[in-house]
Amino acid sequence: MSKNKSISPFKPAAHKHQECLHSAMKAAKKHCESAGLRLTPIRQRVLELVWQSHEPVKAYDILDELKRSKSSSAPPTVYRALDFLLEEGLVHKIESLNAYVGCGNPEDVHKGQFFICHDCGVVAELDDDEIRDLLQKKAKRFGFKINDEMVEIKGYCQECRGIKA
Amino acid sequence: MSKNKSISPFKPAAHKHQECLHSAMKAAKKHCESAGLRLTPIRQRVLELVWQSHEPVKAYDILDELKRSKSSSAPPTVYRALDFLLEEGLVHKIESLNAYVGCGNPEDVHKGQFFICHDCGVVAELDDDEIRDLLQKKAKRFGFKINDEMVEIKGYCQECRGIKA
DNA sequence: ACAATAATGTAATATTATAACATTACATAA
DNA sequence: TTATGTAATGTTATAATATTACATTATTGT
Repeated sequence: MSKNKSISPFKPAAHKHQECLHSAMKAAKKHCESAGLRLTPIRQRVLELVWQSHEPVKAYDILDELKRSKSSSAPPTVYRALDFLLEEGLVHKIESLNAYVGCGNPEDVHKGQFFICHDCGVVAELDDDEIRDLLQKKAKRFGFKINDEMVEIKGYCQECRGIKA
Repeated sequence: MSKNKSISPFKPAAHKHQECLHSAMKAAKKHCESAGLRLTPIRQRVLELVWQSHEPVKAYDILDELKRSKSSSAPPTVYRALDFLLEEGLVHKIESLNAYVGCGNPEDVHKGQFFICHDCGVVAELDDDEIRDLLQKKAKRFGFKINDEMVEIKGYCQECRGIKA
């Protein structure tokens, strides 16, 4: 089945972010439970912090937050939690920003394609097989076997451009 | 005119790398000359170092080299030169590796698509409008105006997979 | 020769990430 | 139910990447 999902697209004013957060946490719990993995308090908290918005969050910003309730927190605290969440496909890393976003589609582990607004910082994630297939096709021409992909597109979202349609 | 260039693809044993280096330096000189820009000794040296291979080179490795002949070299020495070279499209940054590769097609400034071998580290650069157009098409659907793109694909090259055809 | 601008020197520091080893919590099998 | 192994966390230190700020020098155009 070919995928063409638009995950966490730009949804401004309108959207009640609490719902995103809530459903993300729920999905994460479900995922970990069925995979026999432990969504420990630290991991859960980090995931919540990543989900505070649709903007990529920096590791040390997460750390600062963690420290507020637990002063023993240190870089490894955050990076370990992020590693776990990345591994399980619950968050993605935006390489070009050294920052992390929640994954809106943690059902199947994948690498999405990201569209990031320069102005508001919001990230839209696609999970699009047409893009993947094209990259596959290109790679195949010179015998390259794809294993991991990073597609990060920067620009300006509809809202920030002030365009209606 | 639509572009579909395969730049610095995987060319192992066979290829005489001195030619890549030489032609890259020549192209760079030409570019700077016709643009009225100064390819200073530092910039030239950094570009040479980036072009030592087809693998991405790290800023601090460049710095170590620079220091061998000029102990006054410091991080800004390297980053300034890299900024200049990036700006002029003479090198690209591989964001997911924090490393830099020479651009094989500095005639027109562009952002390529990179295929990076996990084993040998070699990078192949494409400059492919079909990929760009598809990303444009996807972006357009939600009113996103693309300004900058990063496509970095990791995997295994033909040579490293030991496949003939 | 002069001023304006570009490039480089220099020191300090910010940001991002990992290494290494100790300790604690959890699961489970004897 | 305690022994034991594994997973998770604590803790300290440091590595790796990148930028700021300001001083100095080189180059260009007048």
